[in-house]
Parts: sequence; C-alpha cells; structure tokens
Amino acid sequence: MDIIIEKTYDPRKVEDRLYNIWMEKGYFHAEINGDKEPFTIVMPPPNITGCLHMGHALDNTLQDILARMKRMQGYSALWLPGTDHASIATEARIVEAMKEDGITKEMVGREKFLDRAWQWKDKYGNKIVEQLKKLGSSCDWDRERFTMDEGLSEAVREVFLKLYEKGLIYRGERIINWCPGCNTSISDAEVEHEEREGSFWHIMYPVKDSGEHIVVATTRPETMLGDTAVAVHPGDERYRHLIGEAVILPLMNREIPVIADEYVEKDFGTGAVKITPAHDPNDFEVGMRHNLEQINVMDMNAVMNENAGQYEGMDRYEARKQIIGDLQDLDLLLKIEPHRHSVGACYRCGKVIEPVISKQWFVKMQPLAGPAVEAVRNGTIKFVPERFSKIYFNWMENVRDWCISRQLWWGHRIPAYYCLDCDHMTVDRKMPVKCPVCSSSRIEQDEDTLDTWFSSALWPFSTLGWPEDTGELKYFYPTSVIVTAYDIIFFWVARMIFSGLEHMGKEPFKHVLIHGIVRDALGMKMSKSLDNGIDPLEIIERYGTDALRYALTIGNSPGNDLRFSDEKVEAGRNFANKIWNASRFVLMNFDESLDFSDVDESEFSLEDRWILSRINTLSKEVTENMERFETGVALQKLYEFIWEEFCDWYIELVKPRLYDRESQGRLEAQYVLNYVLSNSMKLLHPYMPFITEEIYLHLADRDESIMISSWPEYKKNYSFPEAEKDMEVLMNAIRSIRNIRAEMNVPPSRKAKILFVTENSKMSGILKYGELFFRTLAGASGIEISKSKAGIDDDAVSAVIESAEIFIPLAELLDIEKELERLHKEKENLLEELNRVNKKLANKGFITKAPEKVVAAEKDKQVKYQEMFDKVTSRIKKLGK
RNA sequence: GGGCGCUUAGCUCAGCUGGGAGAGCACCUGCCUUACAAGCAGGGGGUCACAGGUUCGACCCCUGUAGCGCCCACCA
Repeated sequence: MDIIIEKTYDPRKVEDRLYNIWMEKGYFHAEINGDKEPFTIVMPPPNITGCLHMGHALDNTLQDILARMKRMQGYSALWLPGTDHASIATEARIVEAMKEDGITKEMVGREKFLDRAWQWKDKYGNKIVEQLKKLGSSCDWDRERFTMDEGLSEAVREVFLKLYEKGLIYRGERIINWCPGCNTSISDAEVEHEEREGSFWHIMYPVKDSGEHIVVATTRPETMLGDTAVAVHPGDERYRHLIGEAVILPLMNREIPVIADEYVEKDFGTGAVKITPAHDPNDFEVGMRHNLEQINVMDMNAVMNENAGQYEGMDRYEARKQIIGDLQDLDLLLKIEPHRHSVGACYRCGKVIEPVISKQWFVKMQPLAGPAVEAVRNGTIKFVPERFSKIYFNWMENVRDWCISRQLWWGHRIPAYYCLDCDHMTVDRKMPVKCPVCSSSRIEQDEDTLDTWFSSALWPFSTLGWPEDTGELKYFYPTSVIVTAYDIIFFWVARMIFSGLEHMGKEPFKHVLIHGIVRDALGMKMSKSLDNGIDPLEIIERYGTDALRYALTIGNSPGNDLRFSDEKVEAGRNFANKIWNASRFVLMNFDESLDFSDVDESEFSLEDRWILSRINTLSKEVTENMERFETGVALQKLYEFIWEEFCDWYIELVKPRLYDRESQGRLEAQYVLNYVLSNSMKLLHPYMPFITEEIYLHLADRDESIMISSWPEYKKNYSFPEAEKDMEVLMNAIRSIRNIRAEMNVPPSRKAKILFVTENSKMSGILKYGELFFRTLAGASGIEISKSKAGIDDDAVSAVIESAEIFIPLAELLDIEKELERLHKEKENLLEELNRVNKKLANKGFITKAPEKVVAAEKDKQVKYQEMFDKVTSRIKKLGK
C-alpha cells in the first residue's frame, strides 16, 4: 500500500487521477429520481473570455461544498455548469485581437465577425471549464450549457416575444448611457459612479435686449453647445423677472428661453441651470416638460458633431478646453470653482459614459419589480446573510426601465424585423417571410443584440430546457440555492428573480448565498490593473487543491470579504499532511485479516466511547452549520476535532493497545480508528475532496467512493456523555502533569511516580483506569491513589484538579521557593474564580431570575473552586514553614 | 444626501438564538518520542474602538460618538 510509504502528502499524485475516476464513474451526473429529493445549484456562468481567478475559486468551492454534502445526504444533487457569452467583454477582446492584425469589425462584416467570435469561443470557452475541474468541481458536465446554445437562444427569443406582447418590452427614444469606449449603449447598472475632482464653471449668458447676464454653473461646459434653455426655480426672486425672456447662448449665438422648473435648487450653484436635453438625464426630463428641442452635439465616439458649430470634429474634452478658452476671451467666464462630483464610467472599459438620446429597446420594470420584491419580503427567497435583502429592495424599488439593446454583434440578436418597404415592425420567434402589412419580402432584422444579462437572467430555467416543458424543469426547478458575490446582486440575482417569477411563475431559487470578494494579503481588491491577482492554478500547483479550498473557506463568514494569503494555504496544506499521516498510522496498524464483525461494542473502552461520542456530536453540529451555510465554522470544527481530539489525543491514547498484539481491545481500537477516520473524512470531504477520497479508499469500511458514501448522521447508540466527562477529567490530569514537568524543566527521560489523593471513589476509578495514559503521555513511572495525604513528602510538586490532588515527587529537582511561587499563582487564579462565582451567587437577582440550570452550574463551580482553593492553601501552609 | 459593514491577542480573522474571551500565523521554552519537524509538549499575550442604556448578567441587544471601508443617489 503506497499510502504507507510516503511520509508527505503529494496532491499532484492524487488529484487528477481521482477527478478522472469520478468523471468516468459519472458521480457528478444527476438524474431525475422520484425516490430522491432534488437539490439544485446552477453555476454562475463564467465568461468565455475568462481565466479562473480567486473569485471563481471561492464561488465554486462554496457551491461544490454544498453539492457534495447534499449528494452524500442522499439528494439527487445537480450542480449545473456553463459559460456566458459575455457579449460586451468578448466582443471587445476580439476587436482588440483584430486590431493587432490591422483589421476592424466593419472591414470583415457581421457574418465573418461572428465566425471569428465562435472560433474564439471554441478556443477559449473551454479553458475555464478545464480550470474549474482542477478545483475539484463536482458539476454535471453532461448538462453543461452556454448562453448562446440553440436552446437558450430560443428561450431568449421566447421571453422577448412574451414580454413584448405583454407590453413589457418597448422600443423608444430615451436618454441612455452611451459608452464611447465600447461603442454601445449600456444599462444603468453597468455605470459605475465615482467621485472625482472636477470644476464648476460659472458662465455668463447675456439676456437678450438687456445689459444683464444670467450666470449658470456647469461641470460640463462642452454640452452648452446643445443648450436649449436656462432654467430657474419658479419661486426664486432673483430671476423671476427673467422667466419667459430669452438669453443668447454664447459661442452659438442662439436664442434660448429662460424657463421655470421645480427641478432647480435655488441654493445650489447660481440657482440657474443650463438645460441640455440631449446630454443629461435630468435636462431630458425638464425638456420633455417644457417641450424643448433636443440638440445632440456629439457623435457616438463622443466627438463633437455638425451641431457643434466650429467645434465639430473635436473630442469632447478637447472641445471643453477650447470652449473655456473662447469664453474667457469673450469675458463670459465668471469664475471656476473646484468641485467634487460624481462621474459615471463604463464598468467594462472605464471610459466616462455619455448620456445621449437614442432609440433603444427597454424592459418596463415596474410591473416586474413588484412581485420580485414581494418574493423576498415574504421569505419565498432568502438572502444569506439577510442584510443583503435590504440592498436588493433598495435597488428593486427604485429601478428604472432596463435598456436591453446593445450596439454589438456578439450576442442574441433582437428578434424584431423591419419591412424595408412600409417600415412595419414585426417581433417574432423567427424572421417573417413576408411583411404582414404590405406583403413585401424585403425584411431586415434589427441590427442590435441583447444585453448579456438578458440571457443570464433566464439561466435557472433556460438551462433546464425551458421553454420546452421538460422533466428536468419539473424536478430541478426551483433551484435550491444560488451562490454569488455581492457585486452582482443587481446585474444578475435581481434579474433572475423577476424573470423566474414572470416566466416560470415560481422563484428561481430558495436561497441566495452571498459571499464577499477575495482580496490580496494587504486587503486590496485583486485586479488586473494593480496586477495583484493571485492565480488559483498556481496555488494548486504549489499546495494542492484541497489546501486552496481550505484557505478559501476557513474562518470566513458569509458575506464578508476575505484576505488571501500564503499562510492560510500553508495551514491548509499542513492540515492535509496531518490527515495523511494520521491515516498512515491507522493503516500501519491495521491488518486486512481482521474482521470487524468480531468487534464487541460492549468492549469499547473509555477512550473509544469518548471519541465515538465526540464525532457523533461533531457530525450533528457540522451538518447544522452547513445547512445554515456556515461553512467557515463547520470547517473550523472539523479541523479542531481531527487535529486535536483525534490525532493528539485518541491516537496517542490507543498506541499501547495497538503495539501490543496480544492486548485486549486491540481489535476494538482498530475498529474505532477506522470508524472515526472514515467518518471524519466523510464530513471533511465537501471541503477537501481529494485527500479525503484518497484516504477513504484505503480504509476498511469503505464504499466504492466517498462521493457516493452516506453522510454521517447522529447515532444515539454512539452517544456517551458520561465518557466525554470522564475522559475530560483524565485529559485535564495529564495536562496538569505535563504543565508541571515542562515548567520545572523535567527531562522526558526522568520518569516519576505520581500520587493522586482523592476521596471520591469514582474519581479514583477513572484515575486507576488512566494509569497507562499517565505512563505513556505524562512521564509517569507509575501511579498511586490514596485517600489521604499522609506520608506525602514535602519535596513533591503538586497540582489540584477537580476532586483530586496530584503529587509528583521530584526531590532533587525541587526548588521550594519556586514551587511556592507557582502555588501562590495558582491560589490567586482560583481566588479570582471563586470571588467571581461567589459574587454571582450572592446576587439575589441572579438566583431568582437566571435559569435554574445556569444557577446550578454556578453552585457546582463554587463547591469545586472552594475545594481546590482549600487544597492549594493547605499545601502552601505545609511547605511554607 | 441615504443605506450597509467593520473596529476582538503583534498580524489575519472566527465567536450560533446574551451565562466564565477563541483559532491560524508570529513569539518564548523544551523535545529528531518507531503517523507526522508541513511535527510534539508547554507557555506568554486581549479595559472585545469609545460613551451611555436595557438586563440578575453584554463581545453579543438598544442609542449615540469616532475611525476605516463599501453600496446606492438625476443638486447642474
């Protein structure tokens, strides 16, 4: 058995091999099974442009943890993977690549461009899938989907048509966010607002036929070329006389009216606002109210157009500079104030977005938002942690119509068709052969594609076959939980919720598990521009997948960001190695010839019952934590159990029984070792799938794979609370003795007889049973238990534990002064405890109002501490002449 | 302008529905003990940001303050 030979766990020899076996055996595949409850997770589809980063690693680790546990619990657990075409990001990458060859989109044309895009998808789309496999992801790869698969595209068309017919999708001229970098419209959610240092330019607009000027303040002087009014507050005395008058727009020498509108804040700026309906969302609204002309002064690259007069052809910022200069020359620039204000930028390319009026497609949000809010409010869908529902409400309740058309080629083309002869528009699943109005066959499809998120919004049901009425949908939908970072609640989670409710009539998932983002060791967000990203694959190469998964899970609570550091991964690797060696120990002391059916459970020793009881409790707690999505706490508990209780204690306790081949209870020890290790591996498997499987497969009591083994459940017959208490007593005694020996610098070779003094017969029974442990673990040459202190030498070191005193005769090593000092310190500690308890019990309020159990526990402590205190005191008296 | 989160050991973070403060790393001491030095045993270290309040009892609940961070927002 190779496992026994290698002293160090080498993940590279294990991981790929096991993953391939799991794949071959089809363990990841989930079937519709009426005898099982379904458990479903759909993976947030990574972009086909992407490389696996730490965010993916975290997200998918969490999903895998849940999927693996549920699978072992007997659910038909489906984790459905896939990828997203990511229209805007992918198209940008392809365009970039083409640029290097000196070609543009337009040069090759739409069809050829799409060929390239599909090639790109074939080339890179699979990369991330392979990387996800390195993570150990137990996805059902047979059901892998891509947002532009035929079926999913059909779902997109179906939804579009449905919403259109319902009046929830419309086309119209509105002011939208234009990204001059990506050359497309984007939705409100895709605009990132950032506070920036800017300026507030105060510009004088001359009032017509009067020597007066009206001063407007603006952060964007270049838009003045498109001004069609100046607005003031109706109640503003300063400007009342000007309402209805005309002002001359400088530089353009155009007459524009002064209007009154409530929108204007009297106390902000100068109280007079230039109105540019074509380049500002607020001004657009004002313009609508006052029937103002909309003058677009820029083209789609944010370059000034023919409406910009002499500034035509200049970039918007170049024009700004020029305009400021020209105004200065005309003496119309009153002043420039520094001014912090928020600027909208494209979340993809970072370019400052330009609000422009454009004909686009929109989803009407009000009717969809209502039920989506209600589903979370009434608990049908639960956010974990709960606080994120607030963020969701805030967004959903204030959401504006969703601009869904994009001026891109890569994506789902909008299923709207225009007759070139009569302009009639048809929205349908496929292109009409003839125009239903004029019968012309000259028909063209809308040039635009849909927002990427329009298709991913359908992911929980489109991937299960919708709009077909599939068995998968019936069985696996609604899904159980969606796992994602808080930064895409708006983009994705919110849209899945209203889409699921609208098209399926049911919520898309029961729980939304939100996690934070992964930061670097310094707490900085990992980003390409900072180049501080850590490559998960490199970590896997160096430390193994299990160690990475450990680092991403341990001590993290839902919703919180986590800092990633090598130290954490090292801790994970060390843990894996610890497990490895514990397993080596178990296997080295196991013969295949043994038959566990000969095990006599009534022969279980104290330590056997203790560890069995402990893992029994542990499995209950871990299960509960995991079902509450507290994966970090659960893993912490597993770590402590395995390392401390199992390795440091149980294994050490049973060594004598194993080394003596004739010893009684040897078989039972081997059984318990196997049992506890096996169950520990099962509980740990969701977190560290590889090492747990590798070990599990070597154990005596095994299934074909840990993946299809059953999740440890709480067993009444393995609950031994009494053994837990008694063992605790023994462990405390051993700790006390070790402590003394260490403090007195007693060399390990120096064995000493240990004397226990106790009047408690149960205690003496336990201590007697523990003799062997005191010999092997506490440097005892032997023990003696007596009821009285008579005959105990003064040159012994002592310690008190509950209901017993411990004496270690160490004659020549003993320094009385030092010993007294130690005892005094001990006495002080006990006094402190005693005082606290006494004070508590003297409090009438506590006695009458605290729960009985708590009061009783305190009373017990009082007796215990008093007794221990007395013993230490008397010992001090005895030694201290 | 709203909203949210964080502040706990030197560092990074846990701490479940209030009932004697925890882990990893770092540090100190002693150990190559036949599973493991990626280890074993022992140890030091915290006024749980601050100020009030509720309670018999507060790291935990309430109010306020400060510092840090994040999200949302149409005051140009």
